[in-house]
Amino acid sequence: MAEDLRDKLGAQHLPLRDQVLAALRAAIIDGDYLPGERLTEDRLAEDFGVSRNPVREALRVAEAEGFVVILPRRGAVVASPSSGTISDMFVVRERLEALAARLAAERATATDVAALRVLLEQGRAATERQDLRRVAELNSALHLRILQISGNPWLSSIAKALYLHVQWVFRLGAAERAPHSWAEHIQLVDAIESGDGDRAERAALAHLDAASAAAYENAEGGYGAR
Amino acid sequence: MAEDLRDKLGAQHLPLRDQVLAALRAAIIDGDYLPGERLTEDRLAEDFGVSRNPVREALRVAEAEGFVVILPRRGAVVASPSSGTISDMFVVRERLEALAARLAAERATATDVAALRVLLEQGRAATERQDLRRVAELNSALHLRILQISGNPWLSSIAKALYLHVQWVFRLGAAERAPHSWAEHIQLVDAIESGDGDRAERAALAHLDAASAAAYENAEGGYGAR
DNA sequence: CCGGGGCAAAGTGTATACGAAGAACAATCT
DNA sequence: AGATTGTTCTTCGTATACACTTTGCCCCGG
Repeated sequence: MAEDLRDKLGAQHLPLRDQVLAALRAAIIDGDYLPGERLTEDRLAEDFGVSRNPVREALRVAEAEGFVVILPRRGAVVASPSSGTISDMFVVRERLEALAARLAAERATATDVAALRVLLEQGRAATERQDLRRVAELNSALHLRILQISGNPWLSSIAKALYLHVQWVFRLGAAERAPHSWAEHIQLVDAIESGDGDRAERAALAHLDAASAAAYENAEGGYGAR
Repeated sequence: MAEDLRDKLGAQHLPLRDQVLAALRAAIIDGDYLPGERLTEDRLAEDFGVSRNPVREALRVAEAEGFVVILPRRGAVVASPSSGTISDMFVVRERLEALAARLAAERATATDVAALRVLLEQGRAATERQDLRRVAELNSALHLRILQISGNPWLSSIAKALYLHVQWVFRLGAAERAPHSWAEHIQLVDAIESGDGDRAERAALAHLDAASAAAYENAEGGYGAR
């Protein structure tokens, strides 16, 4: 892609608003800011050591991404991941990831597969070590990688956004079904390597079904909408 | 949902940033601002008669939605809908709309179906009158309605965003395949009414395939990535 | 004790101004 | 011509001001 060049030339500045957005997302996903918690601009500005303007811009985007809800003249509160139920989320993600798996299977090169296998191996090791944080990271990395291999930017960006929410739900529920999950991942990568789109899609669906069941269980009686 | 109440009580203020965002989106979709065109904050502020602050916030969201590209320290330009190819977009939309159709079929009440039929009738009339603008509106309305009936907020908001881009591509290409499209719509609503999820899904896919083919044709040799 | 009424505080929404830094472009010099 | 230097345009972030809402609180009267 020609855009890579431009990106390099143009910008390594990383505006404050983006840093704030990243930090805000991270804080919400990690549960530092809990669902329902009020986020005043002044407070965030102070927390991140910036003025109100970058905070406001970050908040608007966070709203668009569904991490916060903004009520006019009343300010922002951390969204409740249950509004827009978890199962609703998984139904969509299922379709999207299945599509990604299919496309990845159809387009993956040998190097792509090799990269996936590396992640798989690291994941296995981390699972053995009980390093759950690292496992979660690798989990993300794997899924993101597959999205990238799919070569569909729309799919990629949408699924990525959804994926962040999944992480959010998972962390809040502290759900860790790591070992099981990795076995499924291996199936998925095998399918992608085979180049068989149907098989890859089925593997993705199976994985998501299991993940969804686990998340749902963990979230039982979860977060009241307030 | 309980949120409806809150929304009513809380806010009919409609902040400037939202108006600006809506206007900006509309201007881009309608082709008033063309792909690649530079959007300086001052200019937008003047165009919309507001200060730069609301403009900046609107721009950030527009970027998140994919309507503009912001290059740090260089400002915003209208995105080129071809970056992130049209076919990529349709592949995703296909899956999403198919899911929506299935869910809608499974959940639609008699009143839901009646509402769809009203839109269908209005669409037929508008098509007869050659009122293309109205046809496009009703087209949107129908699809949005189906999304709403699906009852899945995630699906709804994602597909909605995608749909705006579809409109954009269509308008830029001035593609109007209205009559054909409405025949397919009737099939779709029939399927939803039947409550048969599979059938609804198939109808949605058929519709999208046709639409995609048309859009692709119209966009041939379209918008250089600049 | 309880239900307002009214008042003050908090916080958002918007405008404006200003300085710093970057990018683009033109002019200048070698 | 090619490189260098300025100049200008613009974004990015800060700060400030102020209107207007919402909210919470206190007090008062029933």
